[in-house]
Amino acid sequence: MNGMTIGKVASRTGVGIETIRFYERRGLIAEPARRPSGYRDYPPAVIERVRFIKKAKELGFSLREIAELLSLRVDNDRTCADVYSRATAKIGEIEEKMRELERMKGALETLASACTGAGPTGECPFLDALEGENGLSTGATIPS
Amino acid sequence: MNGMTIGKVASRTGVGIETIRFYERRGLIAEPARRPSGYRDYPPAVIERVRFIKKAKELGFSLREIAELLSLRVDNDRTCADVYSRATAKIGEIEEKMRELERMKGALETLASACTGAGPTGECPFLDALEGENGLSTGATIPS
DNA sequence: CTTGACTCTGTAGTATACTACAGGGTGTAG
DNA sequence: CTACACCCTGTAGTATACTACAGAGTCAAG
Repeated sequence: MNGMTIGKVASRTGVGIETIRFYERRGLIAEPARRPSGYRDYPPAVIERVRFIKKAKELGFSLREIAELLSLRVDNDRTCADVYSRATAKIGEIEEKMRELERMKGALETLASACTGAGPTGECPFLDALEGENGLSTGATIPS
Repeated sequence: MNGMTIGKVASRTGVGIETIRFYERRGLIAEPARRPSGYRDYPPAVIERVRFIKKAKELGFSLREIAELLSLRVDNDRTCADVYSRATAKIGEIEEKMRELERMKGALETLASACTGAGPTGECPFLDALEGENGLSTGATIPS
């Protein structure tokens, strides 16, 4: 009849008990029901939520941003247009992250292939490959 | 004849002066030459390096990991096989990040399209879409 | 040759995201 | 009924990555 205790949530998601309570304080997961003892009593859905937080963090999103991502789902009171624009903005951010990762990957592949080919490593164009479209020209017009 | 001062590096990369000195202390950028005054005198290449650090950070790499990425380029003393294996490992990590971002993007797109279609948001499968291949089955065999 | 912008070292403070107690109550197996 | 694993609140400490002084020297313009 009961849901999970916090320890169960922790072991099934691979995050610490203290961390789950911390996420609760930060509003990333809802305050769960309590048993008569005062123990937190979690529904199964909390597992996905915690795993989502964990993954989003690994992708470079801050807890603030993750809260924003999660709020897209929860706030049914918000207008549809608002949710839509927030979602598309986040999609844009994600696409930018992916483009950067693609460049970084390309640079590493160049490095790796240069490395298998010859004996000595030589001069690998590792940093250069990341330099693609930075905007901000080299700054030839700056005075002094 | 001289290179750039730290202030110039800061303004051209968009990171703070103190942050550049911090990166130096952490070994992410080499200790530069000094002018007779004691001022740091940077070669142009430092710009790319700082920009690289900045971007890698946005992609969720820690400074420790970034140092590792950068060391692939620098350590010509290391064996080629070593550099190759480090590079391919990093490529694997990057690919994993990209897969996760892809899933997250898919989930957001589902949300966005559900949102434009009907009036009310309904139940968006936002978290669910991130649940794809988590490994770790639901844990039905756990006792008690 | 002064003034203001810039740089130096060193230390201390901040924000984020945990992580670890202390001191106490809960729950169940033997 | 006791032993031990688990949970509670609250507070304090840690790691990472900056960020902000203090107190002093440097440099270029006027």
